Amino acid sequence: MDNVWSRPRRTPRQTLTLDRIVEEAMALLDEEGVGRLTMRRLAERLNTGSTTLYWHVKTKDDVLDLTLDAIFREVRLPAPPPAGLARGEAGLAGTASRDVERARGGLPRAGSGDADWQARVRGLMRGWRAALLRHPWSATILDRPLMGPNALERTEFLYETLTAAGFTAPNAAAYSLSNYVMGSVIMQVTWEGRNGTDTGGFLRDRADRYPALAEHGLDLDWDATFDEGLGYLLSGMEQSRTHPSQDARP
Amino acid sequence: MDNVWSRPRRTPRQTLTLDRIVEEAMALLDEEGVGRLTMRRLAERLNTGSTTLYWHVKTKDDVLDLTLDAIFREVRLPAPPPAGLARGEAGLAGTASRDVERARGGLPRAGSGDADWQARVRGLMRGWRAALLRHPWSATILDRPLMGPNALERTEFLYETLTAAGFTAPNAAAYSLSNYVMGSVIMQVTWEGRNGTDTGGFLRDRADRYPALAEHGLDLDWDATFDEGLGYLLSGMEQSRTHPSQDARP
DNA sequence: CCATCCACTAGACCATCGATCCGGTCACTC
DNA sequence: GAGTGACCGGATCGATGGTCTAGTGGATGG
Repeated sequence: MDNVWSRPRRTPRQTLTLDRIVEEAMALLDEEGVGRLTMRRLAERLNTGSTTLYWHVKTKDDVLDLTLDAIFREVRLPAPPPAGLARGEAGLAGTASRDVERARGGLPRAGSGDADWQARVRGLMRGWRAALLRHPWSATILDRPLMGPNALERTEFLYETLTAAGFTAPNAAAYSLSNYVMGSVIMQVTWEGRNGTDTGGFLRDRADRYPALAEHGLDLDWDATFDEGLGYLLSGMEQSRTHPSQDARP
Repeated sequence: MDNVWSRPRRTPRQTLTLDRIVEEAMALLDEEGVGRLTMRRLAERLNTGSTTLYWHVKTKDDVLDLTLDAIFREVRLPAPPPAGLARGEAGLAGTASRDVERARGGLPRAGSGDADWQARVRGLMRGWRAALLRHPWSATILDRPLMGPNALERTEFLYETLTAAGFTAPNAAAYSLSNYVMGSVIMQVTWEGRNGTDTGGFLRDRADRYPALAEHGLDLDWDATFDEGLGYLLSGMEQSRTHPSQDARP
């Protein structure tokens, strides 16, 4: 009995796209973590076979790279001329989904090394951190080159911002900031440990061995501590910006 | 013909120990990278079966945790009273393999907030970084809690050093420094990319899209840049140490 | 001197994973 | 309406982490 009714309904061409794959991978990662992302499971969620994924993607690492870069897409770039920035959470995901394409090229006047550069950079870094923390699995994946268009665009913007702030060689500044944010996210995700390990209790149990660690390293306010450390970096950078001669390197 | 000569030589009880496993895992990782560490290969190198490893170790992650912590063992702690420190490469692996056990407890006088605290901390952080870079595979693994005895001991020592330097709440300082070092190692290993990807050329090819990045982000001296960024952190910390009221947090 | 016990070892085996082979099927073009 | 290229999936491969079962040797204690 082979007729239209018995035959399985011909599913309309799904037109699976890279975007849909990345979107679903992001959802899967958010819900179940990086350990449970397999090509089969991802394909299943997309109502397709695992083989199909490999037509759009070469390896599983591709999926991870794409999805990691997609996180950075969530980081909204502030308005084109950084001079006209709203203070505070400038870098966080806002409602305006303006075309970011126009952000670059519009370098602010280089002479305007106003003191507000710190607020701008702070906003940027908070945005990076917030986006990554929104997807804690990213911490496990941060060990691969951030060369996706979204990540690069953000990095480029950071360089521009620093250059505009008066850093003639923004290398070390950008490097420090990026490293600090990445490290912070990894550290926090690691120690908050969704994996059930009670790191706090672990340290408390060994308070006799590591007294200083147990006294100060517990119950820390991640957000405040991040901001405080970022403040160290920024004020150190400000010092080198205004007194660029001090190159203490014993 | 079953005699002593034909029978396979009875191998003298290997007495496989955790130390030997970690040692061999470290060698395997150094030679072939984290991707090629499998329990089977590790067992093979130890002239044993993979099952045997599981008697000493519960999971493969245990091996990674142990080996990662073993890296920190390479970081020599400076002499017990930090006051009597040789300047410079204090934290790097030296020849003296003194008993580190005695390092703790001997807190330097808290009033001696001498300016040399920066050199001390700098040496410590350089030591951390150098040890991790000596084993680049660590970058891929740095996303797990550093709760091994060696890592904890170093962290404890960092806390002590900071406390001795006059930081009443060394939280943020230790947090910032650790994150910075971890992030630096990950970033460097990622972009130096043993995996054959020419990140430099990649950026150069896209210089029109990311001009600032291509102009400043290429050919950077990793060591110098690390030191420069570390300098930012330290001078920022110094400022907060001497003027603890400035808590800029918009 | 010998039975016992436990630290320790190995082979076979299992489920699962990333990835590929091969054989299709749809939509569109010429 | 034949052909083409984008797209799809079942079966399968080799490898991996981990377990089950079945031991084996050396030290211990009587």
